[in-house]
Amino acid sequence: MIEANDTLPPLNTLAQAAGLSPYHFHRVFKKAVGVTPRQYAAAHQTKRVQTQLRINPSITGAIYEAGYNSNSRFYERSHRTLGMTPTQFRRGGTGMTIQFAITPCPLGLVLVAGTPVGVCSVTLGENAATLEQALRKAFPKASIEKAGKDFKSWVQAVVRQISHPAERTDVPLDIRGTAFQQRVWQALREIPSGQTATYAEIAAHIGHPKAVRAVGTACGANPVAVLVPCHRALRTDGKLGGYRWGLERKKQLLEKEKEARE
DNA sequence: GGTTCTCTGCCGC
DNA sequence: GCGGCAGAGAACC
Repeated sequence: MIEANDTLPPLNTLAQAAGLSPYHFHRVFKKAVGVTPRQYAAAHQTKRVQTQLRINPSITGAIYEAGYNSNSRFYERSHRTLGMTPTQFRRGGTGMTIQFAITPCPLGLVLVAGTPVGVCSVTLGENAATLEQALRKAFPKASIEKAGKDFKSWVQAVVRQISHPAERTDVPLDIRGTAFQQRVWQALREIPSGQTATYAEIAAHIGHPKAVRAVGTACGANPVAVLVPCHRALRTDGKLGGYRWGLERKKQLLEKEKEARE
């Protein structure tokens, strides 16, 4: 119903169709889908406006076609939904600006990169040039520049998260992935610091108990190390499993989180 | 800037 | 498993 309608049908209507109270329906929906009905509708509308922008010669037309009832409403939040203006989007992300900074942390060097929307990449390594190169490869169309002063707070938050894993930092994220990946990443973020979950548990939690391997792959595709705590995912036999940034780092992160819990 | 709708913690059946 | 209230917060007009 959400997908078939241009605008989000009221919670009441959806609940009625499902034969549940709005309260309960909302909870069941969130548990099953991973996001609230409103968030789901918003994501769907974003997708629709993206396709429209690709096929519709008129930007205004695309916006209305996608179900926005005023284009000022759309422009108000285009930064948050598209990460750029619609014209930039049409050029295929050219003109998208990514800032980055590289700084030492307890795990070696950390690279933090972000768009105006939020942090889009956190990677770990030993060599600054290698890290920067990998970033450029991951975002080939974006213009990538060294971070200015206003970016500092995000970098500090990431470093802080690494050195004080028990504290929750609230850095905005700008991570793109398939719906499945998003759900896995969301599930990872729900694991509290100091605790772990197995790949099988995560798979069950998101409602795909058989997709254990796919969950592992989605963890490996996590673009923001530490912020999405993919290091808290373990194998069912208790072994560490893999880690894109080296098992040693995974071990260190987990140990530090365990200590911080006491 | 008020009104209406969402969302979630808490509780009861 | 399900419903409901309260109250904060977000979206809407």
